[in-house]
Amino acid sequence: MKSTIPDTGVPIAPPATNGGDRQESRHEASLHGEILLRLRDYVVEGNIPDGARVPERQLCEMLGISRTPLREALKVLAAEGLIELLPNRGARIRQLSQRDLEELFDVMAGLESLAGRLACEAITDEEITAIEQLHYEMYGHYLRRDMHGYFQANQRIHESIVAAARNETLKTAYANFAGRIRRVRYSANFARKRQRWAEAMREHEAILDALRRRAASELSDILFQHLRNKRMAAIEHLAEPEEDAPAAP
Amino acid sequence: MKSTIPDTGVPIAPPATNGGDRQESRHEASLHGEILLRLRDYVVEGNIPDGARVPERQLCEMLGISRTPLREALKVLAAEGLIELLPNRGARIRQLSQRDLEELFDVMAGLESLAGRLACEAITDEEITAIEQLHYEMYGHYLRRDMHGYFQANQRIHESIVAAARNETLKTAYANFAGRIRRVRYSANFARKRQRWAEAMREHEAILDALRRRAASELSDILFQHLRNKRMAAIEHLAEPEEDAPAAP
DNA sequence: GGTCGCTATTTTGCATTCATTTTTTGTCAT
DNA sequence: ATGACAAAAAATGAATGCAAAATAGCGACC
Repeated sequence: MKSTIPDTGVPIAPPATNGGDRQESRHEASLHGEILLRLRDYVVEGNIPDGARVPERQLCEMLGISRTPLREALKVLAAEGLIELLPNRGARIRQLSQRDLEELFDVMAGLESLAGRLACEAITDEEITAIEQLHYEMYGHYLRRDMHGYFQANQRIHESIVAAARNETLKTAYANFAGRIRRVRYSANFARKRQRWAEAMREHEAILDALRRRAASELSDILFQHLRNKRMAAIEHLAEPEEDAPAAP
Repeated sequence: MKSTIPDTGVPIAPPATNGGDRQESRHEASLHGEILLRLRDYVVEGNIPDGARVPERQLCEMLGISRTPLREALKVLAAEGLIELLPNRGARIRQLSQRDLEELFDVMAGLESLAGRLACEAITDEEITAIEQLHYEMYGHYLRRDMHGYFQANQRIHESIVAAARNETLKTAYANFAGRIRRVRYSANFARKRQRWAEAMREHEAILDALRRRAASELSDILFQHLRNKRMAAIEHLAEPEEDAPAAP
């Protein structure tokens, strides 16, 4: 059998800890719903190489189900932009061009920019304090050159801002686009330039400052620029090799 | 038979003039793809009442197909947020609460705000001229109190801005959210207050001005506020009865 | 040796069928 | 008449079957 899916031993994680509840009317109960969640995570985590064909038959065996619910899940994933369906030729992992990535980053930037704007209207002092906490934590990782920890704290900050926007629709859309990018991030192992790291820290401080003052328009601008800069770093990186862990300031 | 779908005589338009090509890997070819397009339009145009059940059987008869491709299309529509699927209870037209609408409007505002920002980077003088043209056209409708023409011109202006952003991902997302709102617009017959109309015209002039100067941040702000005001008018309107066609200035 | 053309196998798309759940209906007792 | 319970009917969720398309395999020919 000439499989295009690498056998990782773990045949698509079963329960998935209800990680990404995307509102989507309680799919979890039905079989196709669970398949959807599992397949989505599986694809997002980059377990299937870019552009690879995904034979239905094989997935059915791996998942232990028939083709009907699987095909339903595939249609949804295609609508989400994670895979693409070629007529009579089955599903392929959607290969994102550099242009696609640029577009995705810009949309993410727009959504975060919006989140910041809305957050200014609704965020509580406690939430700001929590974000400040995360910021200091992130700063610690920065000093210790702990890239992984830094990324995690960074991501939680951005998620906190989105959460503070009090808009489930926005949150869902954000999660959707984030998933598409994450797929690439996993496989490409995004790294940030040394210099960019310090810059990002400064930008984060400006974000916090604007957030404290509830300066909606300003925060919106700063967030957009911040994400735009991220985009630059990420896209550039696709061409060049990785760099070492950045030095402390 | 206690059908929840009103028999309009026209049983779900067949070809649909390829109106909304949502990138989504050429679905049109396959049967489920065409069903998807037809059903989406059918739902968006408000042919099925809010919250109504959508019996698979009946739709199959109307469309002359078996349940398999129909169910695939339903899953996608559910992922798009147009309908919701209750486990073992079939599909319902998703009923949007007032809160849902507010959220949707805000996301639309964010996307248009982003579109304006991006448009400033890429828009050509010719495109601006075209938008100015639409603006004057809209102004004509305004003077003639032609609400329908006004709305159409208005919509085309906003679509032009989105197009000028040169971002297909954004365009697709925008079309998706617009569809969800359009459903409501059709059934609720949104109307704008007299006073709001004049205001909107002024805002549109400010939009054009910022666009000409390629003032990205400023345009972003104006567009967001413009859509926010629209939201206010629309949401309010849900509670109150319609008003007559507004008077000329 | 490489390419074209034909056949066999695999794979996809959709219809059909089966099992389970829900909803309706019908009956009976209060 | 009304409510509760039970059985029938219908609808949904998933599996299987079948025709059409695509891919792979193979040999002939240039």
